[in-house]
Amino acid sequence: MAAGLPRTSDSATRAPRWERRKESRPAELIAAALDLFVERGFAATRLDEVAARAGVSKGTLYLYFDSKEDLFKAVIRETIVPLISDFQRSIEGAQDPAPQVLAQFFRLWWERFGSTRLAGIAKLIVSEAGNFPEIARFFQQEVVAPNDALLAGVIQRGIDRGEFRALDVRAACHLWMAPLVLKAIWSRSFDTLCPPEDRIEPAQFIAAHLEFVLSSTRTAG
Amino acid sequence: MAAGLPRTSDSATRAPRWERRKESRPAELIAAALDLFVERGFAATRLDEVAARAGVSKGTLYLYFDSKEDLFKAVIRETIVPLISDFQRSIEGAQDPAPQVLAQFFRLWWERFGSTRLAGIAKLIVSEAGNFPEIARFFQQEVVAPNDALLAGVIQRGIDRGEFRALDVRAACHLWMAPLVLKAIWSRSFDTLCPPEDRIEPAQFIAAHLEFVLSSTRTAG
Amino acid sequence: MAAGLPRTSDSATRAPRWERRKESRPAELIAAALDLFVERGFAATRLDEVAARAGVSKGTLYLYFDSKEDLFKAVIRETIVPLISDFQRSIEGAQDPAPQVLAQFFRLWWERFGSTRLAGIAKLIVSEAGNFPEIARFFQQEVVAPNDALLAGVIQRGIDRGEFRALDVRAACHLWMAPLVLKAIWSRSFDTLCPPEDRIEPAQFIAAHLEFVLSSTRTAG
Amino acid sequence: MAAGLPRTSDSATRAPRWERRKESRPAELIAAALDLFVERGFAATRLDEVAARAGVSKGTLYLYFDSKEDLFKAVIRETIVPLISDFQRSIEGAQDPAPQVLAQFFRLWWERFGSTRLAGIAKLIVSEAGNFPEIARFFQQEVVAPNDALLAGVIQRGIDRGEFRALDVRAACHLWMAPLVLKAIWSRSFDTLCPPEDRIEPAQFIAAHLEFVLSSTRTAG
DNA sequence: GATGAATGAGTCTTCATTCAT
DNA sequence: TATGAATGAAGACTCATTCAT
Repeated sequence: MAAGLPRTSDSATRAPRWERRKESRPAELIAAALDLFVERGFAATRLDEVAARAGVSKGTLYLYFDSKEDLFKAVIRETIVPLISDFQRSIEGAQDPAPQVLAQFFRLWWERFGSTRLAGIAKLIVSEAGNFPEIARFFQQEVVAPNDALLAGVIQRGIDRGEFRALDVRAACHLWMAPLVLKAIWSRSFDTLCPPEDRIEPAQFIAAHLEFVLSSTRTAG
Repeated sequence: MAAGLPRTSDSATRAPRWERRKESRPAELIAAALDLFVERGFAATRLDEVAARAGVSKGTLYLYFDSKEDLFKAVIRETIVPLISDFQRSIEGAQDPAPQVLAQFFRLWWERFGSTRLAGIAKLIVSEAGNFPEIARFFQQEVVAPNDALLAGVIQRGIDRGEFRALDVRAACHLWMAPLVLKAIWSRSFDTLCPPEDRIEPAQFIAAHLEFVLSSTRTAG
Repeated sequence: MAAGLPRTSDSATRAPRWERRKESRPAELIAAALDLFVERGFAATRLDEVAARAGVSKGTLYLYFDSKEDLFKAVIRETIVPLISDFQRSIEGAQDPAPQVLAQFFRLWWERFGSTRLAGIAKLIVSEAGNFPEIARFFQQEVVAPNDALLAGVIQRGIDRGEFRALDVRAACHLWMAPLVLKAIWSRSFDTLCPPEDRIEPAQFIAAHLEFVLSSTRTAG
Repeated sequence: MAAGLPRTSDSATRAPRWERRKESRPAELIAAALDLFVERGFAATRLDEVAARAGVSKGTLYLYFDSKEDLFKAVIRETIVPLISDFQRSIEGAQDPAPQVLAQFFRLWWERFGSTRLAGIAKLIVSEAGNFPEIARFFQQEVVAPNDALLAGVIQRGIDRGEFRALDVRAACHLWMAPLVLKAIWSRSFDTLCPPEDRIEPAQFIAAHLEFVLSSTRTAG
């Protein structure tokens, strides 16, 4: 029986490094764990609570995950990858003018990532990167790099078509993502604390961001 | 009766088991704690280690701080506040044209904050905001708000003098800080992991940022 | 894969590392704690020892009790209440002449309370009343008051029936209980220390007490 | 200097077992310690507080006492003995009829012992006897036995003079002391908790006690 | 003598992990 | 498989005691 269920441990004998789980019981555990890890961080999350939230007993966790660390890694892998690829599909096809694609990209990014639990995961990874370098590397490779590549593609096309002035694509990727990423992370820490009049609505924030970006990329003349 | 017993001859050479250092202890403890908190996060930092790094015993910590939380708060308070005010003094006076002040601001911000251990604290606060709302509020009020006000002042002067086009000051503050803040936080999590060719040097990054910002603020004509 | 490995041959003879005993554990823990609390007092009792004496690990204690204080309170509650009510049942029904009932009361009191570990608890409560006012109040209400009421009933009946002279019932309760209570408490502190020729056997002591009491209550004529 | 000040440690080399201290600084420490030990018990009393209440620093305690235990023993010895002997002098001389001497004895006992801090010490000793058998033995020899002897003398004289009927002197000692001793101890644990209407004033209590005692000792005819 | 900073062994308590059921 | 009782290592915190000043 157990043979049919791949464990998520990173033992050296297993071939696929990041593997999708087939059964659904683990998925419930992962969903519960995600909520709690995001809310409290790795250390402050108790496995008791994860189990309780998933409606199983504590021991059951260990039928699916070798350790708390293993669960943590599974949470990241299982939740990030499908959402990222879904997100990527939404963007890839577009053939509109680059400014419009960019607008679309920013809006979608926020909708599908920045405003979702995915952003919570991103924050979690940033926080725990020091203690889980493996996870950080995974995130860098599977999420950050593809996302950057996607945006780089859009920008490059804009330049090629003469819709954007010539600019440093790599720098632009970082600079243009930063406001979105930071807002996604930051708002999870501070939104409840800072006075409402200082908060900027995401839609308005994105619009302002787009406007800045576009006004900085206008071709001369 | 001690008089009758010759003292061990190495009385001059043997170091005392410990010294009184009432004045400097707290600072040493805070420095040690800062390192460890930043490196590992709040929960993963053990007080034994803090004490060991500061060269004292565990009990000594409790002469100066009531609890681990108290130490954490002290670390935040003691390290952030003075550097922030120092940073503010460096900026406030400038009467140069806004673009130059902005350049100066970005450079100084990075030098005095983004590239220092202070950025580690910022990351720490973002991570632990959920568990320490009080700390988050303190940071918001004492660091984020003043910093925003400083930048807002610079931008507003630029607009008033016609050096910048009319723009949403509040949005600009967030948008223009984001790349710096995110780089400060992000690089602490990912720099060691990501391939060198993908890394952008801070100086170059800031220059690119400045260039984008300035090209987006040019007054018409 | 376990199937391929022969089990260690002593599987039948080897005792399991531990057993599940959800039902009986609390009682065992309370019994162990009672012994130690009575023997050493609250502060000097270590939870390790309680656990060891109950044959469990330290952590198991916390499955059943929230804290050392909670365990202490449980010990008091669980041991006192049932025995008190047992004791009450033994007395209440008697319809013999008051002097006989009184003799019976004194004898039973000593047998069921004064000579048992319950007396140790009483001593413990007296000792710790300052630190656990809640416990003291509980003891006063659940033990002392009912006991006084019981004795008061006996005395009153004696008076009503003309077997005792008119006397201050409330004072009599305290005065007549005192020798029993004090002997119960005192002997736990001093019996091992004082020279045997100064000790009075409980039976003899109670007899003497009864004789004094009865000779002080004889109706005139 | 130190040579002139006998330490209170029970080292084997010192001749006098219980020795009166001459200087007054220790007396202040002992007074402070007495208050706290009586109020909270041995374990719950912190030397910090003792020192603070005596207006000295914690280290100073160790100039006069070898350890917390040593301080505890000193408190008992130093406070009990003088008060007891003072108390004894008050009683010894009386040549009045035994019933009157008895009344006097009860009254004085309450006034000089039961209602004073001495009773707190007695309660403390009862509580800590298990952990300090040496103290318990001291108390038994220096306080309990002399007190019993005193009372026994009174009773014996009463019998010899025909004022009391023949009775078991040793039993009477215990039985007649018990109400007083128990009230002294008990009221320190429960007085603040029990409803005022259930409390009996000491004077009234002693009067009732005396009345009971005397009515039980009347010679026939 | 006096101080109080520093020590470190000792305890309670937590919680990831194991294992009898 | 699933459970949850039991474990025990780990860590925060206390406080009697020591010792540099």
